[in-house]
Amino acid sequence: MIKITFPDGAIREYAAGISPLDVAKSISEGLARKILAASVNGKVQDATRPLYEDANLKLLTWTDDEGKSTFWHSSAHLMAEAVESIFPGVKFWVGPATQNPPGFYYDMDLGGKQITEDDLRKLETKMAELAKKNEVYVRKEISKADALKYFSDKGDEYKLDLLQNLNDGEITFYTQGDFTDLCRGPHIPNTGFIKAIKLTNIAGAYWKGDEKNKQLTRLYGVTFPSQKELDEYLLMLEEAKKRDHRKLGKELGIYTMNDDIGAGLILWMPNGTVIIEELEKLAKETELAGGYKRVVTPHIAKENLYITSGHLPYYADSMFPPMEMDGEKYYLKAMNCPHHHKIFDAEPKSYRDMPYRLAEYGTCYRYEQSGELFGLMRVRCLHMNDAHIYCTKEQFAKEFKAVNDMYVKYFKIFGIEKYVMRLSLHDPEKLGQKYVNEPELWLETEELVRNVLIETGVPFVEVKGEGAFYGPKIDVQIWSTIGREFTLATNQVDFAQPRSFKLSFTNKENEPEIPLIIHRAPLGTHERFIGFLLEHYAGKFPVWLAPLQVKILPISDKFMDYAQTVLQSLKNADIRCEVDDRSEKIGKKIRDTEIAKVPYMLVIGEKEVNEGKVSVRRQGKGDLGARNVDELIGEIALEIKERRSL
RNA sequence: GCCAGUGUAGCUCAGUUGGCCAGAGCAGCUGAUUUGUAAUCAGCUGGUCGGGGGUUCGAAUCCCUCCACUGGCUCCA
Repeated sequence: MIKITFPDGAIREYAAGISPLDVAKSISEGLARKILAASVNGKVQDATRPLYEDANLKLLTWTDDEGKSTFWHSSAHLMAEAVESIFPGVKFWVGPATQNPPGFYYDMDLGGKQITEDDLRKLETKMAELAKKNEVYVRKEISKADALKYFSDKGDEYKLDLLQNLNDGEITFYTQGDFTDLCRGPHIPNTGFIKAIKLTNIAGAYWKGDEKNKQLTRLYGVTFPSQKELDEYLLMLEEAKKRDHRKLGKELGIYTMNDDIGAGLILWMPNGTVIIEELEKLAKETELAGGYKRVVTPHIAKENLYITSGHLPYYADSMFPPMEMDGEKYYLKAMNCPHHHKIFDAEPKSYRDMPYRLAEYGTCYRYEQSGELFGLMRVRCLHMNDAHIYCTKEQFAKEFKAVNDMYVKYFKIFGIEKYVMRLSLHDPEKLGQKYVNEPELWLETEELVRNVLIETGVPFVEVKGEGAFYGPKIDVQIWSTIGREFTLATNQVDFAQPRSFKLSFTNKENEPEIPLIIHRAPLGTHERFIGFLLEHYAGKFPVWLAPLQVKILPISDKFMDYAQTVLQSLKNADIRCEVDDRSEKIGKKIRDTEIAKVPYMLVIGEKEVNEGKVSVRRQGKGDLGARNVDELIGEIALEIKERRSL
């Protein structure tokens, strides 16, 4: 007999050799029908695999993340079985479950055959057919020699490659129906659990993620234990599309793009420009209070600048090609830092000048690959909320902390809650190649940065090998509404450029000393930040950011004079407002204004004129009743001044 | 850049076994209407069917090519 401990602490005894699935059956048949896998002493395995020793057992169902990923991974095998039946001779690479987007994919070599959308529909049908057969996923332990033989006979170089890193005792095959795959598992008990199938996408994917390698075909899909859940998922996708910044940006007249201008180059329309100006106002106020000085620098510079900065040798591909003039090469700037360094260096600095903080809404141009461009999130001309802080080693921690606090302050204003701070560190093996060869400085500053994060008290993850070439950094990661991850803001340490630009200040001992630099962009770029805000607010901007803050809706043009008086009072209070002077019915005016997501609507009819009031309607909230005009203006003005979120 | 898909009016879309001057709704304009909390009515304007080339008696529709966009891959200082 063995003792099984359940998550709630209950202990039951079973005969050795019982499977988690049988354990579930002993509790209830209903539960057993839902079991996808089992967590045994914290390790996920097949629910059908027998237990021979005492164990902590958690039965995994669809409501568990591990249950879902087992389900999806098994679905990948089911898809592979269907693919093999329709495309004999196909070779498979790997087929994992994915979190984002939910589902799975399988990478495969179709031997030059092309696969079409129609094929996806055929594969779905085939998968559904196979699923109905309740094919059991059979696990088999196999020796390396046998496994090697199996795949050499098959001529499958991909699985042979995977086997290279595996040894006897850790190799298992899984077979369901006619499909056998090298796989560590675990899998769901049988294919019958998979009730709803949607193959979503065909894509190319480089083998092992290296663009020098052959490109494999990747099929994406998602499956569910019921049709209802698939329908809900598809509905959710539809809803997400409605708050896609590309759709909202067009509908609300925020930005546009044009073939004659160029890919990835944003034309900010009047509504978008209002938002930009409000963001800049916020940044300028905040930076002034933080002791920053503002500067303005040109969009281009000569080649030598970027050789000094170290950017050109490594990143020439992502810069626009140079313009030649009088035998000199000029580049569009891809970053502002070198320009700021030259300002720092323009006058001798002493320790009394430090920290020296330069801020600019700098315009940068980056030649992003055409396939990478994405609405406002990934563009070729961007405006960074950039600043560089030149400081002494002693001042560094305090300055870095102040920057971090600024991030947190901003995120509070915008109500940004779903983000992750990512501490990006160097990879010691790549010192001197990808990273400046200063092992001690790396460790020292990484430690300082880590401490600042701990002190700020925000959640963060550490990633080795993601640092900038000149120092560690903190990135703020956010997700677009369709689930793509982006760096919204960044805060970087730089101990390379001060040296390459020979920057120095005179310290108290009258010796020249090299400063440290902090690069920071808490609001990222106009482009990405506004793209993010559009999705974050679903286009319903808080009043302080709304391009049009108040729309006055007279019920008929008899009340137009009064409407103009109210308009003038609002304008006097610096509130962005307009009168709807069309000869439309009030219902139509309200509808149009609601769709335009204008926060305040002031309805004016005979009653309001007589009482010297306006009827207030808040976007999305409906009629709020009549109000005294001056009082209301005072409230709106305060709401704007405080940059209130709701 | 690579794999796959898409491109018809300002917007959303219809129009493919190749065949009358390419359609609708919304938006816009004009007129009527003077309206009480999410669409008043009528008329009109608007398209080199992404660009270029080809096949054909004939192309939005078939083929080639370029461009842009979309979903991935790679990349993201």
